[in-house]
Amino acid sequence: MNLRDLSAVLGLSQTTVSRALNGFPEVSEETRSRVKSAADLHGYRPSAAARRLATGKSGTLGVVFPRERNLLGDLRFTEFLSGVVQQASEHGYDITLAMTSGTQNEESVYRRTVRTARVDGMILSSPTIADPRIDLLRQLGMPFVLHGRTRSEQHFPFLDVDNESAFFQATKLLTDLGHKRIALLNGEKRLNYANDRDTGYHRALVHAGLSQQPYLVREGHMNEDHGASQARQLLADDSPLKPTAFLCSSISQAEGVARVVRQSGLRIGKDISLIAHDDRLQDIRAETFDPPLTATQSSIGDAGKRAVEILITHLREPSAPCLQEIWPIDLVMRASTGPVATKANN
Amino acid sequence: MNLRDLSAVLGLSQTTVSRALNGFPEVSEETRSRVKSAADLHGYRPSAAARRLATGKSGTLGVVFPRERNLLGDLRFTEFLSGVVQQASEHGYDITLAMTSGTQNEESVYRRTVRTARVDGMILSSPTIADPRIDLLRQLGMPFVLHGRTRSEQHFPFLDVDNESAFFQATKLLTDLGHKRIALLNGEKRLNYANDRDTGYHRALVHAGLSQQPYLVREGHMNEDHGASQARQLLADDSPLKPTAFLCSSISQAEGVARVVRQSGLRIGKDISLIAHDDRLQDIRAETFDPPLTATQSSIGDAGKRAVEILITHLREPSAPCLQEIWPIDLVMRASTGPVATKANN
DNA sequence: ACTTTTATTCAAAGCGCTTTGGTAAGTCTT
DNA sequence: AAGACTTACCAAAGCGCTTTGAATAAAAGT
Repeated sequence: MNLRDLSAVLGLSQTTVSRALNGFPEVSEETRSRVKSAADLHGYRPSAAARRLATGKSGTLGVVFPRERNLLGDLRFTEFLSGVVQQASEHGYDITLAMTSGTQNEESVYRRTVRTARVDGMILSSPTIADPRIDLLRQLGMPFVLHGRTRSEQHFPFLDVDNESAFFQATKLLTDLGHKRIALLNGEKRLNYANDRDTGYHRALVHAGLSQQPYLVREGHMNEDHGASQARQLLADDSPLKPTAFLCSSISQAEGVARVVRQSGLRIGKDISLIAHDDRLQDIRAETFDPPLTATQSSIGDAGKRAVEILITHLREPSAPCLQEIWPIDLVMRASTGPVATKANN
Repeated sequence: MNLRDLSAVLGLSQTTVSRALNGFPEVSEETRSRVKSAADLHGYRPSAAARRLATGKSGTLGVVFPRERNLLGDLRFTEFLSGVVQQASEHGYDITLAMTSGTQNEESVYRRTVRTARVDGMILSSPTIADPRIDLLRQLGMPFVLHGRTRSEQHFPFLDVDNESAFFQATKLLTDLGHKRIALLNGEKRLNYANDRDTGYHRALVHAGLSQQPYLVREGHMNEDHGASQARQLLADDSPLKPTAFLCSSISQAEGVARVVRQSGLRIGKDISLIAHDDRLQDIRAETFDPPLTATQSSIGDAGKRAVEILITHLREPSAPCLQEIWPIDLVMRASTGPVATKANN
């Protein structure tokens, strides 16, 4: 049952039926309701392919990710993606996943995807400080929304959280508690959010007059292993200046740190303070950490949902000013932080 | 640059250019190469939408998952999906993710997806014992491949691993080591693979003459929490018959078990034996478990890749007999299993 | 030399929708 | 009552591809 059949049944033209169904004003309400009921009586569904061809819109949003960094194995990314898919389906959009395969470079995948007009817009995440994809997509005329920011001027829609301020506050909380040697276990600093966190951390150290402290920043994959191995090094017996507090970019890292701390016979929240960034993942919760974890928190799933909305808004009115949002991050105090341990109360 | 433009440039008909590009035999080799070089000189890319409309094929495979079970938060599923995406892109197919949103039921999402012909085929995973989606899709005429099996007759393509045999062997390994009280921490038994594992486990117990043992099977979400909480109950001081071995459906569960075992002052591989199923996830490895974990192993990512191949084969020749594969599972012995502890060697 | 094959190429008809540029009737103006 | 709007509808032209059914030219068969 296609449009022609349906209009034949109704004794109307395809034009009128199409307009009735798509909510155009120049159709009488009586006709519209007649059309609508006939449509679902006969189970009419417009062909996506035909509509795409006619309108040039695909009703699909794309997410491209590189194979080497297997983002699908990363719970932060999948939680984001989950929000994206959910919200997109709410608005009648499909999500297609494309992977930059090993053989072809990332750029060619973007080019191909854009050329073949498979998607109306793209969702990018985890930008580097000066991400080349931005210029590429812009130059190709493909609308997009970025989850995160870049350094350069930004005349495009994006959504980010205020990482710098969050890590400033978290660090300040620790310095206020008297900590002087605070380790930062961060993600890779070429990624903008990691860089922002680093900046916030350093700003707080300067603010507390601690800028001359030993360099206690470690970057890497934000997983349990990284947390554990870095903590092991930093807390080693022969380590010159052991940190009294750890600031982690993910709860997974914090888990690694906690494991090592316990193995060393130290107590979290007493001997060692611990703060992590909490992306509100379903299975990795700051609240049920042992002890409950002080955290900077922001739902990455909600960010995924909002990113879709921003993109769709932009698609509907490309000339309107871009939506750009920076969300504040809450700092939630729990039991994993405490005043720096002194000999007296140790 | 579309087909018409390109053929105008070449002084050929659209027909010939189309055929040259698509590898039809009735085009001279000379013309074909002329066409091809002109095509990529001008950066010609066929419009996916037009091709879809003309052929009725979309070049897209669909994966639908329910929202309540957030499969995207499940590393086993995402690893599978990662294989799917990878292989699909290798074959020039896109993957679209659809989510059954809370408001509409799952069935209507399948119906809608099928009706609007957005995808050429679907990939289903984690079937229940008698999964209703199978009949629905079949009735709607939508080709699909199933990752897993169902109980009823199976005239459709599927790919599964031999869960029953794997858990039979794993259980037998434990009984051969003298274990009599073996706990099984399984997934939800309404899921077919969990059921198969249960069957294998029981068969091995019967085989060892242990069928009258206390009931030590626990189902639930296959995560660390579940492993820990069940182990805590089973190993509680007042527990009548503490197990001497645990068989887990996932390494995450095994991690939970290991944590509790250590807290109880027991040693894994000595006091308590531990085996888990290893899906070969990137970040959760049996080899680096402490101690290295005896495991039944099978790459769920490879399964994703193969599932795509099976589906594509089926799409190309729908009338050919369905590809149906059941992969054997390796049992890899490591240090987490040992003879049952007796008073003597304890 | 004349039909039959074979090898190439082409014109044109869709695929099912949206959208442009109407028409015809009814409703206001003045 | 003549023109100017409105309202409600329609015919037909695409969108860019694939595919059917011929046509043409060259090669082969008789």
